[in-house]
Amino acid sequence: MPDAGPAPASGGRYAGRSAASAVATIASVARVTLQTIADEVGVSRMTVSNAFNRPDQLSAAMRAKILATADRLGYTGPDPTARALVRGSSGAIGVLLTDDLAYGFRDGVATDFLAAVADELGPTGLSLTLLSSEGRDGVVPARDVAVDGVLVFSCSLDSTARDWLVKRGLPLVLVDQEPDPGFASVGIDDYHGARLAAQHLVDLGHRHVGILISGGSPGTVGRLADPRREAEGWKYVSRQRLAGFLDVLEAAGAEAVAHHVAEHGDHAAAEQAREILGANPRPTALLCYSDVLAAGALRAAEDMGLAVPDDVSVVGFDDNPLATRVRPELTTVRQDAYAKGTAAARALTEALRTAQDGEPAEPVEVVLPTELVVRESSGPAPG
Amino acid sequence: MPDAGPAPASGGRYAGRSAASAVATIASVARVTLQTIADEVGVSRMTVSNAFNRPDQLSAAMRAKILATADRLGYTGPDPTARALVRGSSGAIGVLLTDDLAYGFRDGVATDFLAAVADELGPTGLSLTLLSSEGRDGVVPARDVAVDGVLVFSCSLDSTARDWLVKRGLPLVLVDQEPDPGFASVGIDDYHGARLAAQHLVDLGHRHVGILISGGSPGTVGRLADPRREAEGWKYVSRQRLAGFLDVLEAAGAEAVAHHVAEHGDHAAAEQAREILGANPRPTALLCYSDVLAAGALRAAEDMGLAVPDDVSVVGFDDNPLATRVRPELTTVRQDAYAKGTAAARALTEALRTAQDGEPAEPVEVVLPTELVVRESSGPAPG
DNA sequence: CTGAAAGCGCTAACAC
DNA sequence: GTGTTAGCGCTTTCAG
Repeated sequence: MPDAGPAPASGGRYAGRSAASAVATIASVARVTLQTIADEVGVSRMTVSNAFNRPDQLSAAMRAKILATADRLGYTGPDPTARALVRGSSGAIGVLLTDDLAYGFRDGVATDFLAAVADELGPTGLSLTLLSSEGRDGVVPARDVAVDGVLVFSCSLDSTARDWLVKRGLPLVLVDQEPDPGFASVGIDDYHGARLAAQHLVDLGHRHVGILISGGSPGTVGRLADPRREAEGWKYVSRQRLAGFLDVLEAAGAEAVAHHVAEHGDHAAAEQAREILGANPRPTALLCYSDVLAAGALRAAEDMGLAVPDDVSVVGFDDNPLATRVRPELTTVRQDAYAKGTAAARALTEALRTAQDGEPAEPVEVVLPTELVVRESSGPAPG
Repeated sequence: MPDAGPAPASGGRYAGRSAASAVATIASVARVTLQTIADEVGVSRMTVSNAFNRPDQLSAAMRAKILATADRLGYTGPDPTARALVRGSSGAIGVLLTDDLAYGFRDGVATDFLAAVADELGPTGLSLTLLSSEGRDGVVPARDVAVDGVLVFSCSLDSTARDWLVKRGLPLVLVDQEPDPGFASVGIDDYHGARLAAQHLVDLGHRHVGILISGGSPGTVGRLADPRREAEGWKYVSRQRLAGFLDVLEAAGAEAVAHHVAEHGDHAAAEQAREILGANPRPTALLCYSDVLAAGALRAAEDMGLAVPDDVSVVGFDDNPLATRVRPELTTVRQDAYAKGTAAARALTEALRTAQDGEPAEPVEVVLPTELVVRESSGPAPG
């Protein structure tokens, strides 16, 4: 009676379903669906659906009755997955990060960026799904998770994950990636910013500069024999920044010694910094790919008994919150990660809209400015 | 010919589908599905599915041919949504945050917690979906987004969002919430930690202490006439910490003046701190619900020309990374947000497993310890 | 205002 | 090995 009794209107098909369902969910209450409510109230499944999605399509009384029944039976409303299947959209947008998901919560630049994305997305009702670029256990998030569009934020060089996203034909926004005519892209003027940093050192009289960079092939560690050549396959941002450093240094006739840091962390950076600073003659300044690496350089200098900036100048990049937490405070190149996030989120919602409307629409290409911020870690070349 | 030609095996049903599909996706290429590949290769849809999911269920040659065709036609593999529907799981777990999603990227405690969750989830291949507790535009993430389980991390008092999750019957882990026998819960020993903080001040001779707290009803601002009573409807953590403060203070015969801060931010906290410190006689110490509020208190003291800790002591809670960034560094109660995240993620994956197996399994209840960390912001009561 | 039909794209089960 | 049957839970026509 609890199930079969009050459902005279349901066809054999649905009766069959109920039975199957009851068998399928052993030991648990048979799942409540639109049909359950429909059977109970004695209307069609469609009317129940309308009660939830189109209040104006049925009488207020009918709707109230349906909603009450739904509530009594513990029905929470249309199943998100089923709805997503038929509607063709999931209500979530993805952010493709590195294989280390937690990076998005640890790095100051990433959190600023993501906070902006979250702020921008909130009002739209879209949720944010973090995708790691490398899924184990056979599942590849970029291929197997339902999202309506993705912000490709930071991914490894050989980004299989990114390739999957492209193949899936999802609306994409490339953030800090090599611009691709097919997609919207948002980034900062890395090349110019790098030039500013290098020029700053040149202006201070430095003619022998060490460069600490990461973002190259995973295998690479230590001094680069021919930085320009080796950088060819690197991450876009790394290539841009390196090029900016080198162009200015070379034009000024300064000697540049570039070391590649295996992973983007202060620990690894300190190690390379020690190598660079151990040379004779010692470079008078260190130009770093990021503030994170610069923080490592600072530690190395301290360990070696070198005063910053008196013995050696250190310049970072990003103006990570970290930059003002270390001592001395870092001279760096400022980027507005929050603005980048806002722009990226907007570009994606825009892409989502045009994808839905079928309009082709030229993808935007945003390049945010960078700016030199002189603090305490840089000074005139010694001697 | 491109579609109808090489598909003699497909029944009328599928021919019909193709046509409908072609009409549906106006101006865009008809979507490639399992059926498209099946028609092209001349096998059944099921065989194609097996090629992707069960390599051992078909000949290597057949599989290779299918995969090649799929690749040629730009098929990326089974649609995540359709697969989720039929499998009953989406591959993503949710985190319910406040209505301000970005909070998860801004607050030090939240980022530590989430980083741990991300670290723990990575290897499982599950993705992380951030759910805001308040969705506008008619969509309620907690009700409308497909997830397999949720970490209820931080939600407003009247959490409708949380109620939806419960109704949906999703596996849940309550973090920093009032433990509920039906769900696993993870939290810290807030009450004990609060006692430690209060006792520290009592031991230093303070007998007139201001309390800065948040987490009560949104309307409440300013001094609380009867803190214990008013706190009855508050957030669990706030209630616990307040109780700890009060119990110790009262037992020591100290006078306590509690002010409620409208929102959890240093700005609002500074305002209340100014009020408390403007009283005559002035409290000799401030006990704060969090380091964020304590940072506000520090600013207020500075603005009023009061020296910390000489004129007034300030004690925080959480040992937020922020605690050592302010001057003077905060005496606080340390909690291990990362450990909390790890425990929560484990509890959820465990809950997911038992939910799937149908085993009832007693939900865990984890309470992590707290510890007093004495730094520079607390000292002997003046006078 | 309500309902019947037709599928969204896929997979578990079982038959051949 | 491969195909058939029978749906997962829902919404979009389009009739009444």
